[in-house]
Amino acid sequence: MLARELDARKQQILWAVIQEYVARAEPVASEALCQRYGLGVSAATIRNGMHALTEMGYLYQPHTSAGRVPTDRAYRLYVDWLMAGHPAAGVEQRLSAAERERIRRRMQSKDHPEDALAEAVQTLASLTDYPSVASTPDGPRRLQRLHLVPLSDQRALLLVVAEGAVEQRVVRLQRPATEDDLRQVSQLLTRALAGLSVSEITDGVAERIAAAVPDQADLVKAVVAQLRRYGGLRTGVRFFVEGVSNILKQPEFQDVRRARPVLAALDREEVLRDVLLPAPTDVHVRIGRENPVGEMWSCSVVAAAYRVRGRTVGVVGVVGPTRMPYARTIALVRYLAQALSHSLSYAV
Amino acid sequence: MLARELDARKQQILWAVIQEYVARAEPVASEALCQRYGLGVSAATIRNGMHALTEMGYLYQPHTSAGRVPTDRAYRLYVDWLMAGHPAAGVEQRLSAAERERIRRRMQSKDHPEDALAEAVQTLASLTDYPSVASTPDGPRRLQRLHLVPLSDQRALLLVVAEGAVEQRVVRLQRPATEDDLRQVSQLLTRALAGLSVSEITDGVAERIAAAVPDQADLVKAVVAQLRRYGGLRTGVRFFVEGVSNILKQPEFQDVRRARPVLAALDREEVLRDVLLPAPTDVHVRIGRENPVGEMWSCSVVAAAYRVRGRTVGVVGVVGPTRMPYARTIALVRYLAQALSHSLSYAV
DNA sequence: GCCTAGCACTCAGGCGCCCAGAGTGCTAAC
DNA sequence: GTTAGCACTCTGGGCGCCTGAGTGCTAGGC
Repeated sequence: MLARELDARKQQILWAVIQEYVARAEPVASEALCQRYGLGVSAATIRNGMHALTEMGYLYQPHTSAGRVPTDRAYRLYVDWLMAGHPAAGVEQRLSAAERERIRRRMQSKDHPEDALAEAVQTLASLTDYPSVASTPDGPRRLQRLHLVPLSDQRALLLVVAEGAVEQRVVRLQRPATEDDLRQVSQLLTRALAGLSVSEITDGVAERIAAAVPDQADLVKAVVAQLRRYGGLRTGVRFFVEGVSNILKQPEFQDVRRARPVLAALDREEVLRDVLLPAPTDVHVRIGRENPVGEMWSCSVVAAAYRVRGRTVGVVGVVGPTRMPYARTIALVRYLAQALSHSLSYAV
Repeated sequence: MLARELDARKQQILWAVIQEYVARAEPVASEALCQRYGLGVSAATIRNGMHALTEMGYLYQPHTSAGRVPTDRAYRLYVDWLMAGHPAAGVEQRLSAAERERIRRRMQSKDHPEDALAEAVQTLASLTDYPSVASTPDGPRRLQRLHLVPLSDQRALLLVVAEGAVEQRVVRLQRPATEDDLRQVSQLLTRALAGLSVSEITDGVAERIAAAVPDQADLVKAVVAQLRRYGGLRTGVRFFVEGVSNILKQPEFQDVRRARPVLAALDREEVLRDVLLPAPTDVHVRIGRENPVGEMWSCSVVAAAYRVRGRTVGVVGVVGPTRMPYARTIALVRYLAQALSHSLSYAV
């Protein structure tokens, strides 16, 4: 099965150039392909093919007497071909049983979602040697439980238990409340709000609940106000990032002027949001200029959705140079997202 | 008042070299000092002084026909002199009222300690343009309250309220427990453990509590086990880091081989631990080789303790090149630690 | 006795030059 | 359609030169 547009030979050559360039990070010469890949033809023939591929926009020649470098377009073709289920040419797409086992072991028995996410990005960063990112679980979560815990005379802690996540907020008390007061309000709120998602909590709902306990109306309103902030952007999705310095290991980022924009982008939540979200259905690969953020045009992003009890709630992935062993990276990210899904479904 | 060893002229020259080098990041020539600083003597005389300072180890000459660069030792002398209460030569050590106001405003009304820390490192990174780090509150915290909240049949959430911090842990239930069971155990544990620090919880204590409620002994033990892990290293101090890519703005880190070790170090918690902790009493400055970690020998760390209700619990600071406007940086870090202390004491 | 003007000396870094080596495109033969 | 051969192009490294910056030293001045 061939990629559209390319005959068998051209595809063979293109895949070989990609593989060679990924491995060596230097323009690939016809001679090198001839020696290292059993293409069964001479360097001159390969040159013809490379010439054609260059005219078609799949290869690029830094200067006249240099070899060829794959373009974003070539990587895209290659990745589409991989994603259509083809075995990667010469590269093992599947992870070995031992690797799977190692990943599974690292990801299991994380009690807390944050621990699981931290472990996920650490694992991914160490396995790929690329900066790794994960978003915290998000989505139209339904509230399960609200608990108020006294902290002091002026403050109580609001514990929000929702599907797949627990958050704490501090609520200020207008006047001291006893532990029983807090428990009563907690139960009332839980009964009234369980099953709703944060966005469904309107002022009307707040009023209705407050009416039921006139002497704790202030407290109820304060809690509802906090809940609505909790649904807001500021406290919503956050990101775990690990191994940003890995990008500096890559030859294409030896120049600080190239590397800095990328590192700066990885520091900024809005950028991560744009680059990673919305969550893909399976694995998503964005190559170079396909990225929505200019700072990332020299990078590829491989990301996969993770799920909690079947529902997609977040994304985990890596950021690397466009010159990337896609088959392996995709397999790793995909498997890690599965392991994370499993760990989270189990945890909360 | 003079620094030991140096006469008035030498000190004047040294401070001027430092100031000039901090501003321009290039070896400082005698002529330049003569023109830009009113030292009242000719370039030749300044040269004599610079020569002496070089022999004394305060200045360094990259090559014969270059100007002078301050050594770590020079910065140390300068910082000691600053910390002894001297006004910075030519640099305003104090922050302007407007700056203080801006910092205060950014730091106020953060309900949650994590928000306050995140805001602190963001503020510091944007004001200094250096990577900024803060440790989460730590110390021999006394427990105040324990709460168990049902999550499902198999799991409960353990909420640990201690001085200046709240943490969540998941506890696995051997067998289903009712909400009342959990409340009862929560109250029992709170009564037994409030006022103790985590390290004081021994097996004996656990046994004693468990004996009081034989039918919930498993649960009690599970909670105590979690508490002791909570005191352990893994879940103890964490770090907030912001603006790591700022280091690449500095001329001394234009070479990736210089920059990468520093960035990699900032990625690693153990390193941050060694570099930032233990918490200093006031502001602590570590210059170049004074740092306990080799990767940081080309950097200076300016860190200050922050307090919750008077007790030092954490550290906030910046990592920059040794060529740093110490007076300003120290003032910023000190003030930010104060603002953070205030914000945290208020928050939890 | 300290300061300064003048001067010789040193050295890094930029520029131009050359050359080797790598890799191509083309052409002619198979 | 493929291949061998060859001329051509271009980069990058090495080399030498030269300029400019900055010093250290010395001799003279207040």
